[in-house]
Parts: sequence; structure tokens; C-alpha cells
Amino acid sequence: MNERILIVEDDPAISKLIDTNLVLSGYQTVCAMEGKQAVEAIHAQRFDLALCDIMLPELDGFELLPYMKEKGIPVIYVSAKADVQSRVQGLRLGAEDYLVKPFDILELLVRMEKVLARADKQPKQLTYGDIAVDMESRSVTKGGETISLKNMEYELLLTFLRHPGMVMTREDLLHQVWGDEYIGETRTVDVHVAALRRKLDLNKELATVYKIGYRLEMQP
Amino acid sequence: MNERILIVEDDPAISKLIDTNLVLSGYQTVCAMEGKQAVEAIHAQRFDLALCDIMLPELDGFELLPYMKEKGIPVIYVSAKADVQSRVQGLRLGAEDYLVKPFDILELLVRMEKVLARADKQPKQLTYGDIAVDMESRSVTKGGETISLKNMEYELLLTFLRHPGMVMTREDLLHQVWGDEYIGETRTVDVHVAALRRKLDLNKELATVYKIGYRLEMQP
DNA sequence: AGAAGATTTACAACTCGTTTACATCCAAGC
DNA sequence: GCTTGGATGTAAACGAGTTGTAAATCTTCT
Repeated sequence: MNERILIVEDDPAISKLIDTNLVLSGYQTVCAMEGKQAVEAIHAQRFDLALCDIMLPELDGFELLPYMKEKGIPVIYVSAKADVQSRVQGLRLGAEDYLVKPFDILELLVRMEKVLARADKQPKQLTYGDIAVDMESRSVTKGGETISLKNMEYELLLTFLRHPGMVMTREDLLHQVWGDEYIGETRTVDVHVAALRRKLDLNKELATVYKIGYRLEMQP
Repeated sequence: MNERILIVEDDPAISKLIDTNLVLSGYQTVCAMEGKQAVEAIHAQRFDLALCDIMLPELDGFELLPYMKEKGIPVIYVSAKADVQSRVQGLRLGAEDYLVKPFDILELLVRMEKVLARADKQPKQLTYGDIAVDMESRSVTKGGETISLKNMEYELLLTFLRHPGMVMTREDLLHQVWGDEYIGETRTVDVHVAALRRKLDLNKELATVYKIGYRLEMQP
């Protein structure tokens, strides 16, 4: 939901036009005026799709494609270059689609939807240092190694990961992980925290807050 | 791989033009002059891709799409209807691409290549270790030996194979294999899982996820 | 009706969350 | 600094609930 789109376009009028329409359609957008700026942007932030003009100052649209591929960002070219050669070249290089200006904004939106739907197979992941949690496969890895977590341990880890740097009381954790109506010893939490520390080597990061509860430190 | 292309086009001149060029490019082609003929063709033979005109006598191009979907054949529309509404409708309905006549044959070929490359990622031959499932013949082999699976076992295996590494709850499996409206014991799943493990020797790979369901481990 | 397949049942075997018990640690007061 | 009482760490036991599996029962097809 709320996909992030990078718009690479040197004509301010067109850039603005696309930007406005995408924002209206519920996308998050970032605009780059030229190639170098686009490369910086994709290194700083995550994007789900890039709309690229071909003719840009400095780095042109075709030269930009390898950077996008490296980051796994699908590209749709939006260009005034209507000649077949450019279109064929763009698609051959690995662009997902190629629209010719002037294009209709509705068609752009539909083609974007299709590309995003295809790319959407990427799994939802949470990470903390060298620990990665894949919520689809419900698996946890540390430094590449799969770590087998029991149900409660997994849920507890997820809760900490969702609130890094925040102190969680035992009651907080019981409510979040076990459900609001759970009645039982708060010491149960301790046992599972211990298991997480042991299995994921989080003795420092998963800190005890004396008399209060636990906190997963913000990663450095 | 000599892909089979269905050309649905009522103008003989255009049909011939596309046909000639595709044959020159090494594709196998079949031409249909109108919708009904196309439906007959896809029931009689396998196709990897269909190129469809929109305006056809009797069954039009849009009406044709559901039949194609049923058979899993990707569609590229090739039409004189240049209006945005048609293009958006075609893509929304599920066409893979939409080209406007007059189009360049080279661009058509490139866009076909891309669609075929994408379609090729969902192969009709699934494998897992030394287990191979041929979906055409509905047969399963392990280390070359044919294994006889009952219907439910086969469907269940397919579901696991399509989502390797992902935890499938009993409810997920019931919905995917038995259909959304099925009502019955979730323990039924267990029995069929047991059969798969026994017949295909998947005791380790087809893992129980306690309290959740089952997961076919990613192969290393 | 018979056969094959699918589902349910029944119970044994097992798993994992909780509790317990005790060791260790911490912070405040002397 | 030392003491002390409560807080936390952790291994082990327990048992409710989950899963494996064979056998019984129900369905479907011929």
C-alpha cells in the first residue's frame, strides 16, 4: 500500500503534471530533475517504481537503468522519443514499459498498476541488524542462518521489532502478544525474553529496564 | 523454444503481415479470423500467447479475454482503437499489453518477447529436489519413478510447490485446494499431508509449524 | 452393489507455553 | 561498603492442547 514512485523528468511542467496526478491517486512521489539526482535518491530511499524520461542532462535515461536494476526498481520510460529504435532499446534493456508523450495520465496509471502488481511478489520483511524476519514464511534468520523460533518467541520478537527503542512493560507485552483478556503470571514474559536473547544473541540489545520491563535498543 | 502464437485478426492483410513476420522470427502461428474460431482453436491446441484485434465480428476482443484467462494464455491487444478508454479497458481486464495500429513490427516483437519471458516464469513443470510434477499429464515422479497420487494429494502437493517456504495454515490449504466455500474438519488436511510425506518421503521437508499449519521448506 | 477415494474419528505420542524453584542481580538504606 | 528484600535469569517439570496415524465411516463413480 502507498507505493513510492520516483519521477525522473527535466521538464518542470511535465514533472509537476505527473506528480500531481500520482499524489491524487494516493502514491508517494519524489521528483528528480536529472540522472545524478535520481541515483542519489535511490541510494537514500526505497522506491517501488521509477518513471523516467530518456533525454536528461548528464546521465540519460538509458544509463540510469543499470542503477535501477541493481536496486530492483522496475522502470517505465515516459519519453518524447517516439521513434521505434528508442522504444525497442528501452524495452530490450529491461524497462517494464514505454509510453510516448503526450500520454494520457489514466493510461499511465493503469500501466503503473500492472507493473506494481507484477513486482509485488517481494516478501514483507522486518530487519534488525543481521536479523531478518520474513513474515510470509514466518521465518527468522540471523546472518543468513535460519533460527527456529517457537510461536510465542516469534510473536514477542515481532512486538519488539515494531517498537524499537520503546520500553515495553510485561503487561504491554502480555496484551500485545497474548491478547487483552489473558490472565496469567507476568513472569512468563521473562522466560520467552530469555529464549530470544539466547537464540538471537541479543543480550545487549534486548535490555532489561529494572522494575519496568524490557526494551529493544534502537540499532546504531 | 518455438512458441505458439494465436493471431486473431479479421483484416487479411494485417493478419498476413503479422503472420509472415512472426514465422520469420521463428514462431509457430495460427490465424483466426473471428472470435468463435479463436475459442475453438484454444480448446484444440496449446498456445503461449495471443495477439488480438479488438473489433471483430461476433465475439469481440474484450469478450475473448475470459476464455484466454481460463486457459492461462497471455494476450496482447493490437488494435486500431487508439482511444484511451479502450486501452485502459483492455489493460484493466487483464491484457498484458496494448499496441495501437499502425505499429512497428519490431516493437511488437520486443513486447511479445517480454510477455513470453514473464509467462515463462510460471512454468507448467514444477520440481522440488528429485520430485517432478508435470502439470500437463498430471503426473508426479520422484527420482524418475512415477508416484501415484490421489486427487487431493496432487492438488495439495501443487499448492505447497507453488508457495515454497511459506507457512500455509489449514484454512489456507482448505481454501486453495478445496475451494472457498468448503466446510469441514481442518484435520482432513493432516491426513493428506501424512500421505504426501509417506509417498514422497518428505518427512523433513514438509514441516509442521506447530499451532499454525505446514510449510514446504525452501530447497537449499 | 462394489470399489476407490475422501473424510471423520479415536487415541497415542508429542510439543511447547506456563509455572515453579532456586540462583543471581540490583538499588536503596544504613 | 555491606546488607537486604525484592526483581530478574534460567533450568526443569507439568500438562493442556496439538499432531500423527490407523481404522471406521461416508461419498462418489462405475
